[in-house]
Amino acid sequence: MFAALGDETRLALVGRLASHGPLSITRLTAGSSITRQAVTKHLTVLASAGFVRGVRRGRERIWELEPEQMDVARRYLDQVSKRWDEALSRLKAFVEE
Amino acid sequence: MFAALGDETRLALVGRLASHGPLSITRLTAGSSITRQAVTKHLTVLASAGFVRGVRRGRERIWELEPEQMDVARRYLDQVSKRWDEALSRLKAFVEE
DNA sequence: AGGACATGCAACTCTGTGGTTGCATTTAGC
DNA sequence: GCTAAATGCAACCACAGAGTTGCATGTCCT
Repeated sequence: MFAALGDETRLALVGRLASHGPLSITRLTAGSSITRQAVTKHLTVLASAGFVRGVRRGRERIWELEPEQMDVARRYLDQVSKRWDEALSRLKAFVEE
Repeated sequence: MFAALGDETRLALVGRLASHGPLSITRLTAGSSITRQAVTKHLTVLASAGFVRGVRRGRERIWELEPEQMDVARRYLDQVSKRWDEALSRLKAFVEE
């Protein structure tokens, strides 16, 4: 999950999909400095992580965001900080006794 | 940021720090299958991303989580899904007109 | 049918980085 | 002071993956 978001190019793709809505591969490649093939690879990585979904429409493939998956990432970070708080209070109790 | 969390080993380190509280390098390395040096490298990566902080205490260095940085990550994901919602409503308005 | 557009597939290169090994440095404790 | 524990530093290796190139496939449109 975080590995999928950990690449600058992929993060930029997510950003463009977020602000412009569903786009085809060539539309996503236009303006970018890398090849269409590289964009395709990044999209498959994002798709296998569940962040993005591609639907074939005619001769082009439209890619759109799956915002539920970002909820999963958020929930994970919530869990970590919650466990951290618990660990700190346990530590505090241990030191004070 | 997400690149720092994108490595399995680093994510495991964050998890251990979250559940056990501050730990030294050797404590973090114990039980792991990799070398202390590798753990050190991962910790510096996490530190440069702001997720973790190391304090020298005597002859050992204690590493602890910085939960505020995970708030930053969460806020970023919030921003992305908010922009996605706006993009979708713009798209919907465009299609319906 | 046939050409142009949009994408898919496969092989290849090459840099980044996760991991190791070896040695040096600092500090606790007797 | 001296030894062992805990860490720091630097060089090195190996592989995953980001990116490219070339060609094949599919689809729209006249």
